[in-house]
Amino acid sequence: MTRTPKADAKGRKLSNFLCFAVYSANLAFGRAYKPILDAVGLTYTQYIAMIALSEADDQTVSALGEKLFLESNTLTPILKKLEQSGYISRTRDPADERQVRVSLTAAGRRLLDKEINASLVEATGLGDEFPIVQKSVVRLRDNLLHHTRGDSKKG
Amino acid sequence: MTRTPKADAKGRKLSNFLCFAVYSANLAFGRAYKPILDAVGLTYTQYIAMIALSEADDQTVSALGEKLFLESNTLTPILKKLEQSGYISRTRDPADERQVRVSLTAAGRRLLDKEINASLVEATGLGDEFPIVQKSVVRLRDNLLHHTRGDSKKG
DNA sequence: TGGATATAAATCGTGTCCGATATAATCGGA
DNA sequence: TCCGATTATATCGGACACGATTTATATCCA
Repeated sequence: MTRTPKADAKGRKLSNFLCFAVYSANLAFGRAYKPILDAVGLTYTQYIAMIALSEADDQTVSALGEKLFLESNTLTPILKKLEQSGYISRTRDPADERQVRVSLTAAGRRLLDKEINASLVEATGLGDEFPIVQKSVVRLRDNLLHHTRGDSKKG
Repeated sequence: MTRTPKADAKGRKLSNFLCFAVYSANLAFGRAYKPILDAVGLTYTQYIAMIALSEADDQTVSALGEKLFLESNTLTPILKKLEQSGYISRTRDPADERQVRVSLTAAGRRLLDKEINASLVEATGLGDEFPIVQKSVVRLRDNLLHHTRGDSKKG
């Protein structure tokens, strides 16, 4: 009758939580990429930041942050490291000295050209499902962000 | 002819990367849970650890780590904090002093009974798709882990 | 013009992740 | 029994993630 205090796991088992599924899938991605990225001296986050940088030159830290869902507090140290490694350049915008413009260097672009990513697509084991899962996860993320922010941001 | 050095983004746009979708969905989950968890004084990881603990009493750190895909280096500080907060108990196993047995306290169990989780399911905006996405992401994770570890662990 | 306000990065402290290592307890074999 | 492996946690250092604050620049407007 009254629920037993312990074993009322019901829909609450760890394996049933979508949040946990995403949490652990993210850990799994990091570990799958690690041996590949170690070889070129990048961390997982640094790699993702470089992909975002490959989309356009002279992006501001904020613009990059919008793509990555990160802010300057997280991005600044990452970008400084990528600069030290010689993969990106950081310069204050002469027209507005508050902003920092970030671009890939030739070395950075060469590194991305290695098609690091391709080797991991098959490791997902998703096959034809791949694009569907991807769309679902993106939608999931956007719904969560929308729910969290109360759509305070533009559009 | 030869690919243009820059704008050959092709399938390489950030939004096309499944790894980025999962990475950012995980961030989004953390942010969506934050206001709820702040109210009870838990971090996202601590909450997930407590869910795992709710499945059984007297689990070892290793057993918990297998469920969470984490090891003692990450778990120990988290469990110590949960102990300080009064939500779990940690005791050395008298039969094998190497092991630490971890359990929820009454306070910890009460906290989980609040059905914190339910309020976020709708925020995913996935509807009927929810269980399908979940299964896909779990499969994705397991495939990645399997690929990474080279199935060194017991079957 | 000049001071209040706004904006862009950077800094700081706390809490994960994770590889490498340390500590401690147990087990195995001669 | 005793010493070398093995196992279970714990510790340490580096790198994120993020709220809160700071610094520097730009803008607004009386």
